[in-house]
Amino acid sequence: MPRLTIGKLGKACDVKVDTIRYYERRGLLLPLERTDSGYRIYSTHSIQRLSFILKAQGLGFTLKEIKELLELSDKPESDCADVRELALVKVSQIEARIADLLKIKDSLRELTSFCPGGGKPLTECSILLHFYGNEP
Amino acid sequence: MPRLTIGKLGKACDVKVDTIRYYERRGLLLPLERTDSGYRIYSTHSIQRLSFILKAQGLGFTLKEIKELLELSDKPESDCADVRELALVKVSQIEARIADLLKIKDSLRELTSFCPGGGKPLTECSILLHFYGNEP
DNA sequence: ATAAACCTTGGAGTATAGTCAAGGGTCAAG
DNA sequence: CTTGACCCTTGACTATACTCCAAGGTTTAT
Repeated sequence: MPRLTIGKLGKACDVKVDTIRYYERRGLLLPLERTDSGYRIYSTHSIQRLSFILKAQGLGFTLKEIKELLELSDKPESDCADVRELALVKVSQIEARIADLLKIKDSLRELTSFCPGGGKPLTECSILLHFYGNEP
Repeated sequence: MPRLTIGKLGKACDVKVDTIRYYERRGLLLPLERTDSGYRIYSTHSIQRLSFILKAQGLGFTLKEIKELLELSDKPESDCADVRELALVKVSQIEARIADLLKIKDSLRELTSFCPGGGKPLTECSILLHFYGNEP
């Protein structure tokens, strides 16, 4: 089992060392041990754990949520349903956010479709008129 | 033309006075004038401007972007196309964000669909297995 | 007269996820 | 043995958009 310094771990996962220390402060990724001189030592398991964090982030989980996920996965007695629950909550949060953005986008698009565009003065701009309370 | 104090303006738009002063610091909303005693005085035009800010925020513009929009709308020589341009940029930003979220959502949903759920140990949880690098 | 509303500067706190700098100690190679 | 790369800690700073507070004072309305 290779023993990694923080720099090696960082390179392995393409993450800055500062970020690894930050995850440690947040309680997400602890080193296996410290050398007498205080250097952090990680194992290949740390690479997996860090990859976990990175993947979960890519799926829209916050560090706080990822911490919950990791704590769950660290407890041998926890069960699948708990993890699934967290994932489903996240799915519905994402769905809600998408619905919001779609509404916003449609409003904006409609606004631009009425705007005459090139060369016209602002007094004819339907976007500004909308903002100023005169609906097109 | 009624002359409003900051508190009245705040009530008219349901915004805290601190927020109005904050917008002033950010250069978005200046009072019409000050009384000898230093009170900020606003006009009904300020209500429109503040409503503009609020509406634009609802449409996903940042304060910085709203400032650009306002500066455009303050310049008599600027033209419709500039405003339209900013709105279209925002639309495509929103579209990109939606596309990202959809991808994330689909991945997560797929993950949960493989997860056995209730009562099963974590070793069978497809979500965690995914995070740890063993695709389901 | 008194209370409510206003003024100022400045700072702190909220949340998120880092990033960087200063000033040192440690380690491996040449 | 020295040099450079790497490591340590603490603490401050980035962006975004506020919100709240203090302290001390003025003004306005009833």
